[in-house]
Amino acid sequence: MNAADRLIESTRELLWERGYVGTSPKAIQQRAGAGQGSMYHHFEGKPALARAAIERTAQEMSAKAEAQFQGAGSAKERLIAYLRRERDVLRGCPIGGLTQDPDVMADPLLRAPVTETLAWLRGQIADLVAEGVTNGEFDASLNPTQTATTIVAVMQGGYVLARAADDAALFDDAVAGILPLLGKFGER
Amino acid sequence: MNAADRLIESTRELLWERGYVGTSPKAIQQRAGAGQGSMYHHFEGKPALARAAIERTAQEMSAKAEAQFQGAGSAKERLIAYLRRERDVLRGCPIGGLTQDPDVMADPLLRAPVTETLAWLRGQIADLVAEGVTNGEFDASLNPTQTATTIVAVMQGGYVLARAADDAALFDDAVAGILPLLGKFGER
DNA sequence: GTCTATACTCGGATAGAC
DNA sequence: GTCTATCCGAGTATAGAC
Repeated sequence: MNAADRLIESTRELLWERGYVGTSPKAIQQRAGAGQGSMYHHFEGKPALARAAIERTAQEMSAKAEAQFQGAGSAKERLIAYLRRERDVLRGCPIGGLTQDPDVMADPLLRAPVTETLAWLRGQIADLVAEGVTNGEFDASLNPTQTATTIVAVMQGGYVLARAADDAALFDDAVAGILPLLGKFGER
Repeated sequence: MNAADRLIESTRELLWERGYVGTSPKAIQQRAGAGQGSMYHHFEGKPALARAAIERTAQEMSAKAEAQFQGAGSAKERLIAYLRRERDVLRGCPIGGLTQDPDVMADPLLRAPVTETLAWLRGQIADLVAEGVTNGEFDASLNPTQTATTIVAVMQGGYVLARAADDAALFDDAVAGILPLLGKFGER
Protein backbone atom coordinates (compact mmCIF):
# COMPACT_ATOMS: atom_id res chain seq x y z
CA MET A 1 0.00 0.00 0.00
CA ASN A 2 1.43 3.36 -0.92
CA ALA A 3 1.74 6.30 1.42
CA ALA A 4 -1.38 8.09 0.23
CA ASP A 5 -3.47 4.97 0.83
CA ARG A 6 -1.91 4.33 4.21
CA LEU A 7 -2.71 7.89 5.20
CA ILE A 8 -6.32 7.50 4.17
CA GLU A 9 -6.66 4.23 6.04
CA SER A 10 -5.13 5.66 9.19
CA THR A 11 -7.44 8.60 8.97
CA ARG A 12 -10.43 6.31 8.58
CA GLU A 13 -9.49 4.42 11.71
CA LEU A 14 -8.85 7.54 13.74
CA LEU A 15 -12.06 9.22 12.61
CA TRP A 16 -13.91 6.14 13.71
CA GLU A 17 -12.14 5.94 17.06
CA ARG A 18 -11.74 9.59 17.95
CA GLY A 19 -13.77 11.70 15.53
CA TYR A 20 -12.43 14.59 13.51
CA VAL A 21 -11.81 17.09 16.30
CA GLY A 22 -10.05 14.36 18.27
CA THR A 23 -7.68 13.42 15.47
CA SER A 24 -4.43 15.26 14.80
CA PRO A 25 -2.26 15.20 11.67
CA LYS A 26 0.55 13.90 13.80
CA ALA A 27 -1.49 10.94 15.00
CA ILE A 28 -2.45 10.15 11.42
CA GLN A 29 1.14 10.27 10.26
CA GLN A 30 2.38 8.06 13.04
CA ARG A 31 -0.26 5.42 12.45
CA ALA A 32 0.41 5.50 8.73
CA GLY A 33 4.16 5.36 9.19
CA ALA A 34 4.49 8.50 7.08
CA GLY A 35 6.16 11.81 7.79
CA GLN A 36 4.73 15.28 7.61
CA GLY A 37 6.32 15.94 4.25
CA SER A 38 4.61 12.91 2.83
CA MET A 39 1.22 13.82 4.19
CA TYR A 40 1.33 17.41 2.98
CA HIS A 41 2.65 16.30 -0.35
CA HIS A 42 -0.33 14.03 -0.99
CA PHE A 43 -3.03 16.10 0.69
CA GLU A 44 -3.63 19.77 1.14
CA GLY A 45 -4.23 19.40 4.86
CA LYS A 46 -6.31 17.67 7.45
CA PRO A 47 -9.70 18.52 5.92
CA ALA A 48 -8.75 17.19 2.48
CA LEU A 49 -7.46 13.98 3.98
CA ALA A 50 -10.55 13.59 6.11
CA ARG A 51 -12.71 14.14 3.07
CA ALA A 52 -10.98 11.29 1.26
CA ALA A 53 -11.30 9.08 4.32
CA ILE A 54 -14.97 9.79 4.91
CA GLU A 55 -15.79 9.23 1.27
CA ARG A 56 -14.06 5.90 1.27
CA THR A 57 -15.86 4.84 4.43
CA ALA A 58 -19.19 5.92 2.99
CA GLN A 59 -18.53 3.97 -0.21
CA GLU A 60 -17.61 0.87 1.71
CA MET A 61 -20.66 1.09 3.94
CA SER A 62 -23.01 1.53 1.00
CA ALA A 63 -21.40 -1.31 -0.91
CA LYS A 64 -21.77 -3.68 2.01
CA ALA A 65 -25.40 -2.75 2.52
CA GLU A 66 -26.15 -3.02 -1.16
CA ALA A 67 -24.72 -6.53 -1.27
CA GLN A 68 -27.20 -7.53 1.44
CA PHE A 69 -30.12 -5.79 -0.18
CA GLN A 70 -29.50 -7.47 -3.51
CA GLY A 71 -28.85 -10.88 -2.03
CA ALA A 72 -31.16 -13.88 -2.22
CA GLY A 73 -34.46 -14.14 -0.44
CA SER A 74 -37.67 -12.20 -0.07
CA ALA A 75 -37.73 -8.53 0.87
CA LYS A 76 -38.33 -9.40 4.49
CA GLU A 77 -35.56 -11.98 4.52
CA ARG A 78 -33.06 -9.57 3.02
CA LEU A 79 -34.04 -6.82 5.43
CA ILE A 80 -33.71 -9.04 8.46
CA ALA A 81 -30.44 -10.44 7.17
CA TYR A 82 -29.16 -6.89 6.92
CA LEU A 83 -30.33 -6.00 10.41
CA ARG A 84 -28.71 -9.08 11.88
CA ARG A 85 -25.48 -8.87 9.98
CA GLU A 86 -22.35 -8.96 12.07
CA ARG A 87 -21.21 -5.51 13.16
CA ASP A 88 -18.49 -3.91 15.19
CA VAL A 89 -21.20 -2.63 17.51
CA LEU A 90 -19.08 -1.20 20.30
CA ARG A 91 -17.12 0.94 17.88
CA GLY A 92 -20.30 2.62 16.72
CA CYS A 93 -21.31 3.51 13.19
CA PRO A 94 -18.35 5.06 11.36
CA ILE A 95 -20.71 7.34 9.43
CA GLY A 96 -23.49 8.02 11.93
CA GLY A 97 -20.99 8.86 14.63
CA LEU A 98 -19.68 11.76 12.59
CA THR A 99 -22.97 13.59 13.09
CA GLN A 100 -21.70 14.38 16.57
CA ASP A 101 -18.56 16.04 15.29
CA PRO A 102 -18.96 19.82 15.17
CA ASP A 103 -16.23 20.40 12.60
CA VAL A 104 -17.58 17.71 10.29
CA MET A 105 -21.08 19.12 10.44
CA ALA A 106 -19.79 22.63 9.86
CA ASP A 107 -17.87 21.76 6.67
CA PRO A 108 -20.14 20.99 3.70
CA LEU A 109 -17.46 18.87 2.05
CA LEU A 110 -17.09 16.64 5.08
CA ARG A 111 -20.74 16.60 5.89
CA ALA A 112 -22.08 15.69 2.46
CA PRO A 113 -21.06 12.02 2.43
CA VAL A 114 -22.62 11.57 5.85
CA THR A 115 -25.89 13.16 4.81
CA GLU A 116 -26.01 11.32 1.53
CA THR A 117 -25.13 7.89 2.80
CA LEU A 118 -27.79 7.89 5.49
CA ALA A 119 -30.38 9.28 3.09
CA TRP A 120 -29.48 6.60 0.57
CA LEU A 121 -29.78 3.92 3.22
CA ARG A 122 -33.22 5.10 4.24
CA GLY A 123 -34.26 5.03 0.61
CA GLN A 124 -33.02 1.50 0.07
CA ILE A 125 -34.83 0.25 3.12
CA ALA A 126 -37.98 2.10 2.17
CA ASP A 127 -37.87 0.24 -1.15
CA LEU A 128 -37.51 -3.08 0.64
CA VAL A 129 -40.43 -2.28 2.94
CA ALA A 130 -42.56 -1.24 -0.01
CA GLU A 131 -41.69 -4.48 -1.77
CA GLY A 132 -42.61 -6.44 1.34
CA VAL A 133 -45.93 -4.65 1.59
CA THR A 134 -46.66 -5.38 -2.07
CA ASN A 135 -45.88 -9.05 -1.79
CA GLY A 136 -47.86 -9.37 1.42
CA GLU A 137 -44.97 -9.99 3.80
CA PHE A 138 -45.62 -6.79 5.71
CA ASP A 139 -48.80 -5.25 6.95
CA ALA A 140 -50.36 -2.98 4.35
CA SER A 141 -50.73 -0.21 6.92
CA LEU A 142 -46.96 0.37 7.04
CA ASN A 143 -45.69 3.62 5.59
CA PRO A 144 -42.45 2.56 3.84
CA THR A 145 -40.60 5.86 4.14
CA GLN A 146 -41.45 6.40 7.75
CA THR A 147 -40.79 2.79 8.66
CA ALA A 148 -37.42 2.93 6.95
CA THR A 149 -36.49 5.99 8.98
CA THR A 150 -37.49 4.14 12.13
CA ILE A 151 -35.43 1.12 11.19
CA VAL A 152 -32.30 3.13 10.49
CA ALA A 153 -32.88 5.08 13.70
CA VAL A 154 -33.10 1.85 15.67
CA MET A 155 -29.71 0.83 14.37
CA GLN A 156 -28.09 4.21 14.96
CA GLY A 157 -29.62 4.39 18.42
CA GLY A 158 -28.65 0.78 19.05
CA TYR A 159 -25.03 1.76 18.58
CA VAL A 160 -25.45 4.64 21.03
CA LEU A 161 -27.01 2.48 23.73
CA ALA A 162 -24.53 -0.32 23.25
CA ARG A 163 -21.61 2.07 23.60
CA ALA A 164 -23.13 3.78 26.62
CA ALA A 165 -23.58 0.44 28.37
CA ASP A 166 -20.44 -1.11 26.91
CA ASP A 167 -22.62 -4.03 25.90
CA ALA A 168 -23.17 -5.02 22.30
CA ALA A 169 -26.30 -6.94 23.28
CA LEU A 170 -28.23 -3.68 23.50
CA PHE A 171 -27.89 -3.24 19.76
CA ASP A 172 -29.37 -6.69 19.27
CA ASP A 173 -32.17 -5.95 21.72
CA ALA A 174 -33.05 -2.72 19.97
CA VAL A 175 -33.22 -4.53 16.65
CA ALA A 176 -35.13 -7.49 18.05
CA GLY A 177 -37.70 -5.14 19.54
CA ILE A 178 -38.58 -3.78 16.15
CA LEU A 179 -39.10 -7.11 14.46
CA PRO A 180 -42.75 -7.42 15.54
CA LEU A 181 -43.34 -4.39 13.35
CA LEU A 182 -42.14 -6.47 10.44
CA GLY A 183 -44.59 -9.27 10.99
CA LYS A 184 -48.11 -9.16 9.63
CA PHE A 185 -49.94 -7.78 12.59
CA GLY A 186 -52.98 -9.93 12.08
CA GLU A 187 -50.83 -13.02 12.30
CA ARG A 188 -49.56 -12.67 15.79
CA MET B 1 -25.38 33.39 39.08
CA ASN B 2 -21.94 33.00 40.62
CA ALA B 3 -18.80 32.19 38.72
CA ALA B 4 -18.82 28.49 39.50
CA ASP B 5 -22.34 28.15 38.20
CA ARG B 6 -21.62 30.19 35.11
CA LEU B 7 -18.66 27.96 34.39
CA ILE B 8 -20.76 24.85 34.71
CA GLU B 9 -23.45 26.27 32.47
CA SER B 10 -20.95 27.31 29.82
CA THR B 11 -19.42 23.88 29.94
CA ARG B 12 -22.82 22.26 29.53
CA GLU B 13 -23.50 24.30 26.43
CA LEU B 14 -20.11 23.65 24.92
CA LEU B 15 -20.24 19.93 25.63
CA TRP B 16 -23.57 19.85 23.87
CA GLU B 17 -22.35 21.86 20.89
CA ARG B 18 -18.81 20.61 20.51
CA GLY B 19 -18.29 17.60 22.75
CA TYR B 20 -15.51 17.21 25.28
CA VAL B 21 -12.55 16.92 22.96
CA GLY B 22 -13.80 19.94 21.03
CA THR B 23 -14.11 22.16 24.09
CA SER B 24 -11.16 24.08 25.54
CA PRO B 25 -10.85 25.68 28.97
CA LYS B 26 -10.39 29.02 27.26
CA ALA B 27 -13.66 28.70 25.39
CA ILE B 28 -15.42 27.82 28.62
CA GLN B 29 -13.95 30.80 30.43
CA GLN B 30 -14.86 33.23 27.69
CA ARG B 31 -18.44 32.06 27.49
CA ALA B 32 -18.74 32.19 31.25
CA GLY B 33 -17.13 35.61 31.49
CA ALA B 34 -14.62 34.20 33.95
CA GLY B 35 -10.84 34.21 33.89
CA GLN B 36 -8.45 31.32 34.22
CA GLY B 37 -7.79 32.06 37.85
CA SER B 38 -11.47 31.79 38.58
CA MET B 39 -11.90 28.54 36.77
CA TYR B 40 -8.92 26.86 38.35
CA HIS B 41 -9.92 28.17 41.74
CA HIS B 42 -13.35 26.52 41.56
CA PHE B 43 -12.40 23.36 39.66
CA GLU B 44 -9.35 21.19 39.54
CA GLY B 45 -9.26 21.24 35.77
CA LYS B 46 -11.22 20.50 32.65
CA PRO B 47 -12.23 16.96 33.62
CA ALA B 48 -13.62 18.04 37.00
CA LEU B 49 -15.60 20.82 35.41
CA ALA B 50 -16.90 18.52 32.72
CA ARG B 51 -17.93 16.04 35.36
CA ALA B 52 -20.01 18.68 37.15
CA ALA B 53 -21.53 19.76 33.84
CA ILE B 54 -22.41 16.25 32.68
CA GLU B 55 -23.93 15.40 36.03
CA ARG B 56 -26.11 18.47 35.98
CA THR B 57 -27.25 17.71 32.45
CA ALA B 58 -28.02 14.12 33.38
CA GLN B 59 -30.02 15.24 36.41
CA GLU B 60 -32.00 17.69 34.36
CA MET B 61 -32.74 15.16 31.67
CA SER B 62 -33.91 12.56 34.17
CA ALA B 63 -36.06 15.07 36.00
CA LYS B 64 -37.79 16.16 32.82
CA ALA B 65 -38.46 12.60 31.78
CA GLU B 66 -39.69 11.65 35.21
CA ALA B 67 -42.17 14.52 35.18
CA GLN B 68 -43.65 13.09 31.99
CA PHE B 69 -43.68 9.53 33.23
CA GLN B 70 -45.48 10.49 36.42
CA GLY B 71 -47.97 12.79 34.72
CA ALA B 72 -51.64 12.11 34.17
CA GLY B 73 -53.00 9.52 31.80
CA SER B 74 -52.63 5.84 31.08
CA ALA B 75 -49.26 4.19 30.56
CA LYS B 76 -49.64 4.47 26.82
CA GLU B 77 -50.69 8.09 26.99
CA ARG B 78 -47.74 9.03 29.18
CA LEU B 79 -45.31 7.18 26.95
CA ILE B 80 -46.58 8.83 23.81
CA ALA B 81 -46.61 12.22 25.49
CA TYR B 82 -42.97 11.68 26.36
CA LEU B 83 -42.08 10.63 22.83
CA ARG B 84 -43.80 13.63 21.34
CA ARG B 85 -42.56 16.15 23.82
CA GLU B 86 -40.87 19.19 22.33
CA ARG B 87 -37.14 18.73 21.84
CA ASP B 88 -34.17 20.61 20.51
CA VAL B 89 -33.82 17.90 17.91
CA LEU B 90 -31.12 19.41 15.72
CA ARG B 91 -28.81 19.89 18.67
CA GLY B 92 -28.93 16.19 19.41
CA CYS B 93 -29.23 14.51 22.78
CA PRO B 94 -26.90 16.18 25.28
CA ILE B 95 -26.28 12.85 26.98
CA GLY B 96 -26.45 10.36 24.11
CA GLY B 97 -24.12 12.48 22.01
CA LEU B 98 -21.37 12.05 24.57
CA THR B 99 -21.11 8.37 23.68
CA GLN B 100 -19.22 9.50 20.60
CA ASP B 101 -16.62 11.36 22.60
CA PRO B 102 -13.50 9.23 23.07
CA ASP B 103 -12.24 11.08 26.13
CA VAL B 104 -15.63 10.89 27.85
CA MET B 105 -15.89 7.19 27.22
CA ALA B 106 -12.33 6.63 28.42
CA ASP B 107 -12.84 8.37 31.78
CA PRO B 108 -15.05 6.41 34.20
CA LEU B 109 -16.05 9.56 36.06
CA LEU B 110 -17.28 11.26 32.90
CA ARG B 111 -18.79 8.14 31.46
CA ALA B 112 -20.78 7.01 34.47
CA PRO B 113 -23.57 9.61 34.28
CA VAL B 114 -24.04 8.81 30.60
CA THR B 115 -24.26 5.08 31.20
CA GLU B 116 -26.54 5.46 34.19
CA THR B 117 -28.94 7.97 32.72
CA LEU B 118 -29.60 5.92 29.62
CA ALA B 119 -29.96 2.74 31.66
CA TRP B 120 -32.38 4.48 34.00
CA LEU B 121 -34.39 5.75 31.04
CA ARG B 122 -34.68 2.28 29.56
CA GLY B 123 -35.84 1.01 32.93
CA GLN B 124 -38.50 3.65 33.29
CA ILE B 125 -39.84 2.97 29.83
CA ALA B 126 -39.77 -0.75 30.42
CA ASP B 127 -41.96 -0.17 33.46
CA LEU B 128 -44.40 1.86 31.41
CA VAL B 129 -44.55 -0.82 28.74
CA ALA B 130 -45.12 -3.50 31.34
CA GLU B 131 -47.90 -1.45 32.86
CA GLY B 132 -49.47 -1.02 29.45
CA VAL B 133 -49.32 -4.74 28.81
CA THR B 134 -50.92 -5.42 32.16
CA ASN B 135 -53.77 -3.02 31.63
CA GLY B 136 -54.35 -4.28 28.11
CA GLU B 137 -53.20 -1.19 26.22
CA PHE B 138 -50.31 -3.02 24.59
CA ASP B 139 -50.12 -6.41 23.00
CA ALA B 140 -49.25 -9.10 25.51
CA SER B 141 -46.52 -10.41 23.24
CA LEU B 142 -44.35 -7.34 23.84
CA ASN B 143 -41.20 -7.87 25.86
CA PRO B 144 -41.02 -4.74 28.03
CA THR B 145 -37.25 -4.58 28.44
CA GLN B 146 -36.50 -5.19 24.81
CA THR B 147 -39.23 -2.84 23.63
CA ALA B 148 -37.93 -0.12 25.92
CA THR B 149 -34.47 -0.48 24.44
CA THR B 150 -35.95 -0.17 20.99
CA ILE B 151 -37.89 2.94 21.95
CA VAL B 152 -34.88 4.69 23.41
CA ALA B 153 -32.83 3.65 20.39
CA VAL B 154 -35.42 5.15 18.06
CA MET B 155 -35.06 8.47 19.82
CA GLN B 156 -31.28 8.39 19.90
CA GLY B 157 -31.15 7.35 16.27
CA GLY B 158 -33.79 9.93 15.44
CA TYR B 159 -31.43 12.62 16.65
CA VAL B 160 -28.64 11.20 14.50
CA LEU B 161 -30.73 11.12 11.35
CA ALA B 162 -32.20 14.55 11.95
CA ARG B 163 -28.76 16.04 12.40
CA ALA B 164 -27.37 14.25 9.35
CA ALA B 165 -30.20 15.58 7.20
CA ASP B 166 -30.45 18.91 9.02
CA ASP B 167 -34.16 18.21 9.30
CA ALA B 168 -35.92 17.79 12.60
CA ALA B 169 -38.81 16.02 10.87
CA LEU B 170 -36.75 12.85 10.68
CA PHE B 171 -36.89 12.53 14.43
CA ASP B 172 -40.66 12.76 14.28
CA ASP B 173 -40.79 10.23 11.45
CA ALA B 174 -38.65 7.79 13.37
CA VAL B 175 -40.92 8.10 16.38
CA ALA B 176 -44.10 7.92 14.34
CA GLY B 177 -42.88 4.75 12.67
CA ILE B 178 -42.68 2.98 15.97
CA LEU B 179 -46.16 3.84 17.17
CA PRO B 180 -47.83 0.90 15.42
CA LEU B 181 -45.82 -1.26 17.79
CA LEU B 182 -47.65 0.43 20.62
CA GLY B 183 -51.09 -0.39 19.34
CA LYS B 184 -52.73 -3.70 20.05
CA PHE B 185 -51.79 -5.64 16.98
CA GLY B 186 -55.10 -7.37 16.67
CA GLU B 187 -56.87 -4.03 16.49
CA ARG B 188 -55.30 -2.68 13.37
C1' DG C 1 8.13 11.85 -2.76
C1' DT C 2 10.09 12.28 1.75
C1' DC C 3 12.87 14.45 5.41
C1' DT C 4 14.11 18.00 8.68
C1' DA C 5 13.80 22.61 10.36
C1' DT C 6 11.11 26.25 11.55
C1' DA C 7 6.95 28.93 12.85
C1' DC C 8 3.05 30.32 15.29
C1' DT C 9 -1.10 29.42 17.74
C1' DC C 10 -3.81 26.87 21.03
C1' DG C 11 -4.56 23.62 24.97
C1' DG C 12 -4.15 22.98 29.55
C1' DA C 13 -2.22 24.20 33.50
C1' DT C 14 0.82 26.45 37.64
C1' DA C 15 2.49 30.51 40.45
C1' DG C 16 2.21 34.43 42.72
C1' DA C 17 0.27 39.25 43.04
C1' DC C 18 -3.78 41.70 44.37
C1' DG D 1 -11.81 34.84 44.50
C1' DT D 2 -9.81 36.82 40.53
C1' DC D 3 -6.01 38.62 37.63
C1' DT D 4 -1.76 38.38 35.11
C1' DA D 5 2.46 36.15 33.94
C1' DT D 6 4.59 32.23 32.58
C1' DC D 7 5.28 27.44 31.04
C1' DC D 8 5.53 23.46 27.96
C1' DG D 9 3.70 20.43 24.76
C1' DA D 10 0.50 19.66 20.93
C1' DG D 11 -1.90 21.11 16.68
C1' DT D 12 -1.36 22.52 12.06
C1' DA D 13 1.04 23.96 8.98
C1' DT D 14 5.21 26.10 5.46
C1' DA D 15 10.02 26.05 3.43
C1' DG D 16 13.74 24.18 1.62
C1' DA D 17 17.14 20.28 1.43
C1' DC D 18 17.75 15.68 -0.33
